[in-house]
Amino acid sequence: MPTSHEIKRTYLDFFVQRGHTEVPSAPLAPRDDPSLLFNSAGMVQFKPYWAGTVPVPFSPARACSLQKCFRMTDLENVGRTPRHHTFFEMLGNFSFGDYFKEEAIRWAWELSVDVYGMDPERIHAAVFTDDDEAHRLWREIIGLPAERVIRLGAEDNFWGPAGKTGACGPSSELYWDNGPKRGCGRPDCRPGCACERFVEYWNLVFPQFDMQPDGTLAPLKNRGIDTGLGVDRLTAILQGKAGDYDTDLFRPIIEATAVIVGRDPDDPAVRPKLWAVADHARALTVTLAEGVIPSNTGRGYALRRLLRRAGRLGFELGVEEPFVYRLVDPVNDVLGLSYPEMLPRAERTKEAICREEERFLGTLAAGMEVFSGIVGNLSGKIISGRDAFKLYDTFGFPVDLTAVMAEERGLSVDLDGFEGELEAARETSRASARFHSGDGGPTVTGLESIFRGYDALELESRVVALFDAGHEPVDALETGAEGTVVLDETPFYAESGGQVGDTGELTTDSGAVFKVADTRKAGLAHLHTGTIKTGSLNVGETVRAAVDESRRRRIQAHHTATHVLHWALRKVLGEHAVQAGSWVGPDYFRFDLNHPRAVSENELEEITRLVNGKILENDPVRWRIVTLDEAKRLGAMMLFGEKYSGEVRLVETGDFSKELCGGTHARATGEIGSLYVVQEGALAAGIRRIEAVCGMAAVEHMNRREGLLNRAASLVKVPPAELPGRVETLLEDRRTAEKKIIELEERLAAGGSRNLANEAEVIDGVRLLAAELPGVGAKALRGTVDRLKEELGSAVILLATRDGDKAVLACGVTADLVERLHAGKLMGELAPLLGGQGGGRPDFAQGGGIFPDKLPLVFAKIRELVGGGR
RNA sequence: GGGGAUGUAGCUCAGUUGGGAGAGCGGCUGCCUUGCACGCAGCAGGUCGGCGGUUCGAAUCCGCUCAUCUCCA
Repeated sequence: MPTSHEIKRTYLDFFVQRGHTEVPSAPLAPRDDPSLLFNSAGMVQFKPYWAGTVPVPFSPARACSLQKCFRMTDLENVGRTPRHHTFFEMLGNFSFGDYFKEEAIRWAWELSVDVYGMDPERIHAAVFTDDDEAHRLWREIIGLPAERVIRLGAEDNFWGPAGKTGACGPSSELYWDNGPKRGCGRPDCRPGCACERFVEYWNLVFPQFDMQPDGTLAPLKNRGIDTGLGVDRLTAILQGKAGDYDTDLFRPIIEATAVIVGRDPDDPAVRPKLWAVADHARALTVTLAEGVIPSNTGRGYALRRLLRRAGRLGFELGVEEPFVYRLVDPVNDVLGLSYPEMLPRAERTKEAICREEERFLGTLAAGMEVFSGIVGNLSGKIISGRDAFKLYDTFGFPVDLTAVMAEERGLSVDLDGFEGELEAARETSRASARFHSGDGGPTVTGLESIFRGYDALELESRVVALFDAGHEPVDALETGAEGTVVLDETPFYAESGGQVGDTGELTTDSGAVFKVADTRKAGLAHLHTGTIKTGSLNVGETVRAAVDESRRRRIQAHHTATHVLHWALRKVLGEHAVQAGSWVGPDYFRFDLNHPRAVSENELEEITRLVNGKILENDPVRWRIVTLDEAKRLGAMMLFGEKYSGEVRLVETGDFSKELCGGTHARATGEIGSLYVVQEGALAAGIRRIEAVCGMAAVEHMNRREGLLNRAASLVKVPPAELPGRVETLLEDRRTAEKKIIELEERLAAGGSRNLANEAEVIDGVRLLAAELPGVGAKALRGTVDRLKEELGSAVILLATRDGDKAVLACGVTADLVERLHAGKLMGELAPLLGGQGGGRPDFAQGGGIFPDKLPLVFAKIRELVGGGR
């Protein structure tokens, strides 16, 4: 019985022997394509070769690959069926304007029957309804009987473009017949039926059309072949297993999980959960090895959901501690042979998973308390969809768990209501996303600009295309118009790899001036967007293209600084502190890095010292084009998520930094001038963001800082060096002074020359003390009321004071009188006389107003109220 | 990018149309003397995340902002 690894190898070797270049798997999380969350199909990395926007680097123009794939769309079904996965592998062979249907079909058959030894009687083929050519090939060249070549509609056998536009075409699928026993038994059961009998294992797509924005089909520049063979399914077939989870791709992971949770791996009651956990463990191990970290947005969020699902399943199986991280080793045992780059990351992956699991257990614990609160307030037997959603949305508590826990208490959950709430939330989220999505710029096909900006900042070039403000192609742009210019050669750097696009000017001999506000890339073309200031610009015209040089130099200095900073970060914080993204502009740059905690002040100082040391050394910055293998050999910084093959640009800074980078750089580190870190903070769990300034921007920044420091120091009359100590003592002084003031006020309030207790009068048997205490603060007033209550034993006390042009009242009633006289209610009558409001508790209240001169009225009123209070 | 939650003493948290900043644990001092968290009395410790607004008065209401958690895109 062949192992899954042998099956993969056999496939690749078969096509390499037939002239294909074996291309390594593209990363699951493409670094330079944030629009694509994860690589979800085998052909993604080859897309540009069919469209012809990029020259095909293979000769002959064919390739084969084993591709890591990941998608969340089937998440709900994972574990419930024998063949749904989030992470899976696709084998594929591809042709770009080279061979076409006949070879693809012949080789697919040959590999299946002659090499893998599959029973030819059990293989069926499906073709697109209108694809007579493919039908004929199966019948005549392969010799399949008519009943085993069926025609299916566009839904099954026409592959649309990946987005709205691009390569598409009919396909032909190979099905394996598991035999009638596994089928639905219906007489019309055949390939394409939803039952288990016929399994589609290989899809041969024939891209031959190029879908236009208006929906019409144009001929594709490089029509060709794009096949995808599901490794998991094929392995199940060749190993004679009922489903993917019984193969050697999953079995060891499932068994390891079963041991951890102490269950029988084949118990039908727990099997779906074990399957799902195994699937999630695979996906997590692979994506984390690429450097993706669970977080609350984007890709990281997908991982978090996956991990929480796995954690929840484990919880339901009785494991109340982190366990998923213990599956990393079994996963690596299975997949490490195919993706050896994962192995050195194993320990880090385990740590990250474990941390995230602990975090999740924390939210589970918090969620359970909220759950108890909800159950406690429940009047009926049903937990509302609203409550369940709140638990989920706000506290991250999985609905499934809510349902399980509700059931244990004889309750149920309104799941339809929950779905409704969720859908409503989705809709508002989507609506705001639509509102904010920027325009993508004009669609450009077949245009290419040669970038000369590594060496030149100014050159003569030709206008090859123009677009107006609405992104429609035009022949000319007139004065005042906004638009986009494409040149055949350009010194303008287009935004990429975090470095912002260049600005500058395009001028013609006829006197036209086009101000370039930004430069972006579309395929291989550089798009210069901006405005015509004077004159007009025509397609075909020669222009002088000049980049804003000083701005570009500032950008370059900042970009080189990111490389030096990267080196210093790893030196001070450790090897794990690798780049997780960056933004480089003329005035500052941002650098995101993987690091589990805040970078301390001492570490930052050390890092800054190292970077500035390298700047002083004025090390040269060199770059050259090398093959990826050579870059590896030279020990270049390989960031996961970068492409794994072909030619790359290697930027060397001094003898300490080697990075793959397409950006522009200073000629030597001295041009950075100096570097200061402006800010350090958290971006997501495990990711920190550093903002720093260089060169003149750094000088300006330091000048501003220096100015602030000097001003602050001169205000408190000490040299800047003594400022912190001075501020500390000032704060301390202020605190003691405040305390002293209150103390003094209370002493003042207590009487000074007056004996307040003696001023009490008796009205209708109630002792009343009503007095104004000039110069006493509101706080001291309260304390005095309290002391007088003790002193007088039984009394109503009303004290007043003036605070600027406002009056403050405090009223206390001793406990024995609160039944008759409510302090809060008294205050409610008194304060309005001062043009204010007041209130409080029965035994104490305060209030105030803006007419202090009316205080006599208040004192009159209190006497009246106390008198009438019986 | 949008929504929700949380932020109060060293720690865990309470604080009910806006009206005196609290508890438990921990710390310090004194007493008691020690059976598994010894007991008792007392004390210190707070810009109630930050800024602004409303109000006679804001931990509390409103706006903005920061940090953490969480859901969605």
